[in-house]
Amino acid sequence: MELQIRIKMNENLFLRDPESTELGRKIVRQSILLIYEIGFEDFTFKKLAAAVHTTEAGIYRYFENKHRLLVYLVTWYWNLLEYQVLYQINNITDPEMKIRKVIELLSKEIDDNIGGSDIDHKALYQIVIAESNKVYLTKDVEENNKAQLFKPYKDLCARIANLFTEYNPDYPFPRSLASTLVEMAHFQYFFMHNLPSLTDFGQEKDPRKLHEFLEVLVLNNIRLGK
Amino acid sequence: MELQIRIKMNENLFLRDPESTELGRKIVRQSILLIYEIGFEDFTFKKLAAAVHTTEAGIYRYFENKHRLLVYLVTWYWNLLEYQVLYQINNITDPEMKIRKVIELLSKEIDDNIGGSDIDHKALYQIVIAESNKVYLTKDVEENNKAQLFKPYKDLCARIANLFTEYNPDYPFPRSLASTLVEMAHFQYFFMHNLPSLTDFGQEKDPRKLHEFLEVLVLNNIRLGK
DNA sequence: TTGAAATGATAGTAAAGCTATCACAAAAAA
DNA sequence: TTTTTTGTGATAGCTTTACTATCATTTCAA
Repeated sequence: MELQIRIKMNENLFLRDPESTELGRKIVRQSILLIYEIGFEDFTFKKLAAAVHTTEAGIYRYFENKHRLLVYLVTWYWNLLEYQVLYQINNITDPEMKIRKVIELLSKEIDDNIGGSDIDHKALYQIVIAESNKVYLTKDVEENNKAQLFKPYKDLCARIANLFTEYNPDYPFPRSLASTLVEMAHFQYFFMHNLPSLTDFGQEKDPRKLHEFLEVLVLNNIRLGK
Repeated sequence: MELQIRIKMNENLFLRDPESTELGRKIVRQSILLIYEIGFEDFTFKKLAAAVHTTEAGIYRYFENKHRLLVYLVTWYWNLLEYQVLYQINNITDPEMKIRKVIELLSKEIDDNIGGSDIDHKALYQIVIAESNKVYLTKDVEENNKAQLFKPYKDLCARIANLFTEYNPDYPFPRSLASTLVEMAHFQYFFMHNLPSLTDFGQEKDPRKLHEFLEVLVLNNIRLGK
C-alpha cells in the first residue's frame, strides 16, 4: 500500500491550483529543480517556462509572481514536515524522545516516498535552507501574514513549542525556543557548508555534530527550573 | 572631545570609496533611509539617485549593484558593533558580565554619537534585522566569502565565541552558539514585531523579555559541564 | 595653473516583470 | 451529441530594472 497525502494549500498562494493540472504539477516540480540549481535571485518565470516547455504567460496563470511561488514551495514543505512530526511522534510517549525525533526530522530532507507527487525532496530541503527566510523578510509581511500565508510555519512552531511545554511546563520561552530551533537547524546547516567558521563542525561537516548541537541547545535549556 | 572612528572597509565592497567624497557619503546615508523605508526588494538605484539628487550612473560609480551596497551597509554595522563590543567589554573582568554586555549591544541600535558620519543608526539596525541575511543567502556565497566580504561578521562571531570559551572552556559549541545568538537577537526581534506567535513576548513586545530569553538561552547552555 | 579626478547630463540596450488577446483543443455539462 | 466551459499555446507589447557608454564641465590637488 502506498499512501498519498493530500495537502490542502492556502488558496491565496496561487491563482490556479497547480495540483489540479498536469501543467501545474510540472511547474511546481521544475521550479524546485530550477531554484535549487540557479538560486532564487536568478530564477525567472521565463527560464521556468522554458524548462516546463510552456510560455511565460502559462506560468503567470498559476502564480502571481515568483515570490508567491517560493512561498508556495516553502509552505508545502512546512505542511509536510508538520505531518511528518505528527506521524512520527504519535507512538512515542517520552517527551524527551519526541523532541529528539523532531530535531532529527528538521535535520534532513523529507522521506522521499511520502508526499505524493514526484517532488525532489533533497532539492526542496536545500531551497528551504537557503531561501525560506526570504518568504517573510519583506515589507509586506504583515499583509501576507493576514492572508495566512505563514500559517503552516507557525503551526509547526506551535506544535514544537507544545512539546517543550509538555517536557517542562515551567520553561518560560517555549515558542521562542521553537522558532530558534527551526531556524537554527537550517542556518547552522547552511553555515557548516558555506561559512564554516561560524560553526563548530565546519571541518568535518558532520551532520551528527550539528544534530548534537541542536539537542544540547534545546534540551539543556528546557531543563531550566526542572 | 568627540571621537571619530574610522572604519576601514574591504575594497571589494565598492568601486569608489564612498567615504572619500561628499556624494559617496550622501549615497550611503540616503540608501539607509530609503532601504529602511521601502525595503530592499523595492529599492533601486534609480530611486536612490533621485533621493541623492544625482543620476543612476552616479551611483554605479560607487557600487557595482544594490546587493553590494547592502553588503557594504551591513558590513559597516558589523564592524561598528565589534568595535562597540571591544570597547564596552574592555573594563569588565567577569566573563558572565561580558556576555551580558554583548547581548545588550546586540539587542538595540548602535549608540548614535559614535561612528562618525551622520548615519541613521535606528534605520540601519532595522535594515540589519530585516535584510542582513540576504547578504549571504545567495548562490555566490562562496565567491563573496573568498573576497572577504563576510569577514567582519565572522570576526564578531569569533569574538563572541571566545567569550563563551573564556566563561567555560569545556563548552563544545562556542562558535555555533555565537552565530545562534547573533542571528536570534535579530530574528526574535523581527518575529516579536511581525510574527508575534513565534515568540513568547509577542503581546507585550517588551524588549526586556527578548533580552531575558537570549540571556537564558546562552548562559544556561554554556554552563553545560561546568 | 595645469592635469587628473569627480560629476552631470544624456542616451541606449538587454533582460525582467507583467498584461492582453485570440485561436484552438480538450473536458464537462447540457 | 452538441454546446459550453476551461485550459493551453502563441504572439505581442509595455513598463521597469539593471547596467554601460560617452562627453562636456566642474572641482580638486600637485
